[in-house]
Amino acid sequence: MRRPTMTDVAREVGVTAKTVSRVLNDEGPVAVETRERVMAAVRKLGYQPNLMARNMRVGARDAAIGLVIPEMGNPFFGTVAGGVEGVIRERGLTLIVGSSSENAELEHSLIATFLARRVSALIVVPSAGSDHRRLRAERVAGLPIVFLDRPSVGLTADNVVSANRQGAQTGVTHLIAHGHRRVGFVGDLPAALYTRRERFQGYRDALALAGLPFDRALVDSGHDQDAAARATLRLLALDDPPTALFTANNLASMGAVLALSRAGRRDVALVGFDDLPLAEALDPPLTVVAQDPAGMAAAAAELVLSRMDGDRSKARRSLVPTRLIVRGSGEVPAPRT
Amino acid sequence: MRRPTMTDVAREVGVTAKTVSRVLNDEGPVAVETRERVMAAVRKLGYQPNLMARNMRVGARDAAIGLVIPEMGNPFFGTVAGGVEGVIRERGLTLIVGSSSENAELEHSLIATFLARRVSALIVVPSAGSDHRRLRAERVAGLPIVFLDRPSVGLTADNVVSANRQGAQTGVTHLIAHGHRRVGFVGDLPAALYTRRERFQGYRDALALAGLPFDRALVDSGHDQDAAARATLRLLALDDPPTALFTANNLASMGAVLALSRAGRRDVALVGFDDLPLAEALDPPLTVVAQDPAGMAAAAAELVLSRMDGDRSKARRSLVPTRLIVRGSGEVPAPRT
DNA sequence: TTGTAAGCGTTATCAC
DNA sequence: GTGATAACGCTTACAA
Repeated sequence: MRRPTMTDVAREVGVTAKTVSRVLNDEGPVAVETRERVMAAVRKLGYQPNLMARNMRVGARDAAIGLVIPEMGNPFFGTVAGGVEGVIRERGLTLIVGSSSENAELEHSLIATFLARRVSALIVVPSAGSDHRRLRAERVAGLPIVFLDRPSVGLTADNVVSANRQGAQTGVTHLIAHGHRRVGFVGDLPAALYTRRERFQGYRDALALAGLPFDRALVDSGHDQDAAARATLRLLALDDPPTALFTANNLASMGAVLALSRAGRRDVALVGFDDLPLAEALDPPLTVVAQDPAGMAAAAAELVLSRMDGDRSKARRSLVPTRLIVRGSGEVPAPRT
Repeated sequence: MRRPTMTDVAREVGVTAKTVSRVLNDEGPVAVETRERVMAAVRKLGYQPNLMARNMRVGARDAAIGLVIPEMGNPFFGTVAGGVEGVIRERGLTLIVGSSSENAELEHSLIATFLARRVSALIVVPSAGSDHRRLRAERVAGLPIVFLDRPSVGLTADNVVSANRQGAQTGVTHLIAHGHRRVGFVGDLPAALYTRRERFQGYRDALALAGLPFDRALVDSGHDQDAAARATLRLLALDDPPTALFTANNLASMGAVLALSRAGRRDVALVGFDDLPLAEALDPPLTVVAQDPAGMAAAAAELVLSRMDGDRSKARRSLVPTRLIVRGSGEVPAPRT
């Protein structure tokens, strides 16, 4: 029992496939009566158009957008994926996703698969160490490519990133404003990661702006929650420990929160980059520099759509603002000396 | 500048397209020398096979799996998506996702789009109120369809769900074991949702097993975090309030944690269904009945693959076990009377 | 208002 | 070992 095709519908009605096509696509003139008979046959046969065939017309592209993110379980990237899908669906586009696990090779192979499918556009969150030189030909050929959260490497293309440096500066300045003169930095790894570097710069900017010295001993890192917790403990165990901490991403924040909570240290101020679901319920509630994943996704998707609509202007970098959310942990005052 | 096709490669080498196809698919006999010349031409022209065309052969299906989840930003479903992708990628399948926002109509339209693309299989987390009768024909035609987290409605098909009832019973029994005789239930909405109903049954099972009376006044609900927080406060404001709470999903847990933390109520025991990222860092750390989203995703994906491999046995229901994680909030003892 | 012919890029079938 | 031809289901261009 073959699935009915357009030709089957046409035969049923006694017209030709093209007429059925016209009815289904609301295109060109079709007699009212013909239209009705076609629709009836469509229902009777349970006909469903085959998108694969439709997408395969002369040089046409698949009505889908390929999205590569590091990890789907991470709410930040999950929200990004949802945001992209919400925007493109209005245009009848479908979302194809793959997760790279922060692995440049996997990222590359996902991109290759998406290109082989002839997706209409590509949105990529680059992994550390990936290189996008190979995408040059695609870009030249007019394929819209937008890099999200982290900029492209070796390729001039559209980028949508958070205002990492400014946001981090705001967060650290907030701590300094509460009297802290020794502010620790807990970052993620690898330290070469774009977001990590930018936020670290913001941290240094804030110190410089306040006339505070930079002390390399106050900088530590961990590549996951537990490692960040250990980094936090190392900082607190210094001879001249920090009285406040700035955590440069959500895993670092979670690690620091955990470490402080276990150690019963409520005297250490903490501002985290990127918001957490339960931030408000922590004790003290966590002050954060919140990113806007949905906003970033929307910006990237809109950019992609405008490129698909023929916008050939030169590559843009869109900086999505962050927002300081004051909740308590960042307002713990510095101890008197 | 057209993108090179198989025919272009063939012309370059002086063979026919079929030979190129044979080389690329390691199929049939090809002379070593021919193979090498083909590969050289592929590299020279930068040829990339067109998956759209490949997938469109006689009655063939798209090498992709359609996944419908309620919301991508929710780590539970994000993890599910990641888990599915990880398993199917090994088989060269691609993931196509859509989020239904718990809306039956949107769910239906996503499914229709996926069917139109002729996906190789469908994995669906049903929304409340959706009906899957229309998928009967697809199932009969042999399309693998697996329902995840919540069972199908109006259609006998494969299901993968958490051991909701047993898990909830375990959680509530745990509270009772710590001396609580009035245990409140904070659920999500709508109350007709499968998971909510099952967990509620588990709650009642635990009460019955312990010989405790069921008190409808101890049951409240909210459809999001804030509503759950308000529900929590309503329960605590009762004349004869609960001394322990069981929250039936992660939003309810977050709401309850928030409400208790704001009210400074550390004397109320709490066990939540579904784990939270920061559960350990809460004060007290949150005891939960953890689900296994990655395990569920893997089970669903494996089931789909086995169906694709021709397994025609009758529809299965797979119950994925939950796990009680003791952290502190569930062990707050009941006050003496 | 409708039909005809051709083609998208690949693979199946069968012949050489 | 390799080629010729047809086919997948649809749309475009042109003709009637």
